[in-house]
Amino acid sequence: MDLVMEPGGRKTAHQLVRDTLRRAILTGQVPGGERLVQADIATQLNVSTTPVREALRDLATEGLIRLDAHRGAVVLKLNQRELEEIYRIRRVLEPEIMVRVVEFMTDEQLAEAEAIQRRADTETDPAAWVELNRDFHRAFIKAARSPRLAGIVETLQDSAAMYIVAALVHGDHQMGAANAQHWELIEAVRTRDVERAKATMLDHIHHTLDTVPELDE
Amino acid sequence: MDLVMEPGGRKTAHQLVRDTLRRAILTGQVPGGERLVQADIATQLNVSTTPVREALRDLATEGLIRLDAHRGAVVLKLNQRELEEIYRIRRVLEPEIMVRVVEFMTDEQLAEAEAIQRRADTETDPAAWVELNRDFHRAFIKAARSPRLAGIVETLQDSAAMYIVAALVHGDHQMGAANAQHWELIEAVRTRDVERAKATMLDHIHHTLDTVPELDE
DNA sequence: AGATCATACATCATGTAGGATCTGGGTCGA
DNA sequence: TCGACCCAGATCCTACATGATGTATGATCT
Repeated sequence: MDLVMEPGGRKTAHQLVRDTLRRAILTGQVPGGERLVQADIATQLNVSTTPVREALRDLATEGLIRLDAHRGAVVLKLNQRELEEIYRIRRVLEPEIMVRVVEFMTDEQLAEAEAIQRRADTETDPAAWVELNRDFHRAFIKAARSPRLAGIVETLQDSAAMYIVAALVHGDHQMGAANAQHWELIEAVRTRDVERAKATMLDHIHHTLDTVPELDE
Repeated sequence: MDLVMEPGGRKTAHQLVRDTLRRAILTGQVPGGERLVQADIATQLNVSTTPVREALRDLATEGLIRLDAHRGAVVLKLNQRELEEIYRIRRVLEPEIMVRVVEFMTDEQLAEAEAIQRRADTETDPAAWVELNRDFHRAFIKAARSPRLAGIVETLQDSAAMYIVAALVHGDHQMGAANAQHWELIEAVRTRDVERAKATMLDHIHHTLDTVPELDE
């Protein structure tokens, strides 16, 4: 989803801010509802406010924060209804993705997904696991060769990720079940079984939504 | 209309730039492939470069332009494959939307959509018609009460709009057929006929894709 | 007195101007 | 022909100025 990337691995200031903030938000380091003050972030990361503003604008379009004119940025806190909306959309899009994954995913890409999942199997830290989970799904999505669809689903996943971390910390969500479903996905793709891949993904989505607790406002 | 509005109806500079540029791109006033130079836009709209940069960043996440670090912005020119990807996604999402439209759309909202369509019926200028077309679809999408889904579909529609304008100008796409289908949509919603609404929308999407010519690179 | 409205101020987002840095292309030399 | 260097043009960033918003304080009305 990175629109901007430089060859030498050098980042511009606003990329640094954007990536740092996104990671902080997705791992739950910055909780939902928290206010993001431009000047504070700027001094903390040793940059000026302008790149911070651009980074905030990016995160706003990604749906991670809310940005009101003259009023500043707030980290979004999803409620149950919004989480359900995200999963309602994913329920429609992800099977469509799996059709193409089964068709296009190369053995190398599959091996890469397996490698990620092997690390996820032994990971116990919730924040780290969520990142591996994100990487795993991205490996699949990338294989679908549908960049716009990929961008949409990745954005939805990120928005939900904030919620998942909270659920993991509260101990209500089981990483084990998700790991098992991931392996089933891998198996379905390896055998090029479209129906099984779609069904497994649907199951995975439903399961995740079901095990996430209703967080109070 | 929107209850949320800047006090005094005033827009911030970057909103002005964003809306102006978007309109210019969607109406084909700024053709695909064109380079957007920050300083030029700034002087043209009597603002500084900073709000221009923010506006460009917005349009980049919306998928209307490409923004490379240190290299500037270019208006995207879709090829046939990308257009088909957009319609592949819309084919899946829009029926889902219609289910909710039929369920939630109020009579006032329906009347508003009709008013827009009445104006579209007599519009002959392609660029103006495309804007009315956009407004019409937005009136429906808004009624689905699913803000994220709405944002996704609106973005997809905008990306495709550039293409549609080109098609209209080339005379290959018939506005009349689209107008007729719009009225059928209105009728389907008025009678709360979910299946007909979904089918009509699917038809509408396919028809649009079919009548858009293959543009060469 | 209690509530409502107006005013003043602190805080922070927004906009401007100008300098630092990068890119792409052209020139020179081998 | 090819590579290294250099320069123009544009992006990116900083520092400062401006402007909007929310809050606290005090005035006015019921």
